[in-house]
Amino acid sequence: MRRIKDKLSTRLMNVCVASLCKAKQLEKAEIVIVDGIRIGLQPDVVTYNTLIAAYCRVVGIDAGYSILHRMKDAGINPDVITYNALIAGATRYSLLSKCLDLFDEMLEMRILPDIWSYNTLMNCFFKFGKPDEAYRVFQDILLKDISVHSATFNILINGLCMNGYTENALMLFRSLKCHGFIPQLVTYNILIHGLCKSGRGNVAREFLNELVESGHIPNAITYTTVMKCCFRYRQFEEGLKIFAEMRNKGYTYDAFAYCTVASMLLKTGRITEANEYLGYIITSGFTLDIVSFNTIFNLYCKEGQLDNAYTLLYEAENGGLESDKYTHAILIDGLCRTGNFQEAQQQLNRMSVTGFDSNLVAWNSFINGLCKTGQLDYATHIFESMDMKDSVSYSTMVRGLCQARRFRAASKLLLSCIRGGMNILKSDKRIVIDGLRSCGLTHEARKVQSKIQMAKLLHY
DNA sequence: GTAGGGTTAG
Repeated sequence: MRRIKDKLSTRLMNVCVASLCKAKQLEKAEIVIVDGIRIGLQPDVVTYNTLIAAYCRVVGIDAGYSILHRMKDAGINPDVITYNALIAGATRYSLLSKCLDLFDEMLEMRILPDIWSYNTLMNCFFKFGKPDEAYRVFQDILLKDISVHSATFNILINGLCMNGYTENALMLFRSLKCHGFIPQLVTYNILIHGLCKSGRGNVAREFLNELVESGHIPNAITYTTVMKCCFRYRQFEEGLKIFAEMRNKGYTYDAFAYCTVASMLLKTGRITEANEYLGYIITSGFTLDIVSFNTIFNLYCKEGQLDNAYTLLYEAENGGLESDKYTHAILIDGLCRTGNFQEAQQQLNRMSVTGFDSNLVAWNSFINGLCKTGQLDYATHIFESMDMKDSVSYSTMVRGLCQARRFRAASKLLLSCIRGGMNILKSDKRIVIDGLRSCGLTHEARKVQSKIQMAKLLHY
């Protein structure tokens, strides 16, 4: 009687742990377990498996491993579900060799892999751009006569699409359907995404119709996939229409889709509309995370409303939100746009001190601001002192020098850039050559042109 | 446990 009661209570504890883990509240889940142990309950294999999956998902594979050790210390043997969770965790963190090691370890421990072990392994190979190995796993499944799961086919179709074999994915889909496979909503979403990604928006649209005709109801994933596809191919109005439909149907329950739309509007200069959507994010009660914050912050900075931007930043930081490298880059760009170069420089220096190492974007923004306002010497000085430069840095300087009609300096920089194997925009190379010609420096222009040709031959 | 999605510079 007592044992049945304990079992029931352990199950109850596991339900609690699972729901907390789902909400990523791992500390609370641990507290539940500690309390359980205090009243005499023993965590079982299900408790540990739940924890391992959650730690792998939220923290990382090492955290998952440490739970495995805790589990073993407690005298509980891992099972196939334990290993599946670890393999899935390794896949998520892009650790192919770890996946393979875990699979071997599982076999050594005489734990029989199930269809999900194979599914995960197959997915792992696809993720690493190894479709042949993935397909071999699929053949292994068939050979061992393990009964497949519909997810097996979904993973196959997805993997083929992600590895550039959209046509094969389509063929597989059709032939599976002929053999009685009933596509799920996720199957359609996978195909639609693959088709959009490979530039076949029209076919994607056909599948969207087929999805509805076969009785499925598109979900938030379907909508965002199609919307992004429209924006990518510059069908802005079409994309906005999809967003409106998404909103009407109640699929905009977080700030994600709003941020996509607002950024697109901002990039295409539709600031009033961007303002409307972002205003909605602010008043909607969505929790502002750093990305949605940055989106709004960017709008204020682009509009030159630095006071509003600073107020927002101040409030956010007081509320415990930590700014990131994007926030800093956006602020520096905003300062440059409003002519506050001194403050921008101070901010940049502060960033170096506080250890934001990937601030290249911010430095590029700064030299761009200087070039645009004709402060070429200052820009050159900064450019030369930068310990990291990319093609954007070079492009910006080359463009700036040309604008100041310093074509000789521009061509010198362009050549050093080419020598370094860095490729800048074709249009920027053109500006240099045309500029040299317009000053009568035809010989120099020809030299630059031939060097560009030479570099092309060498690099491709 | 397989699908989507947001932020910065030329």
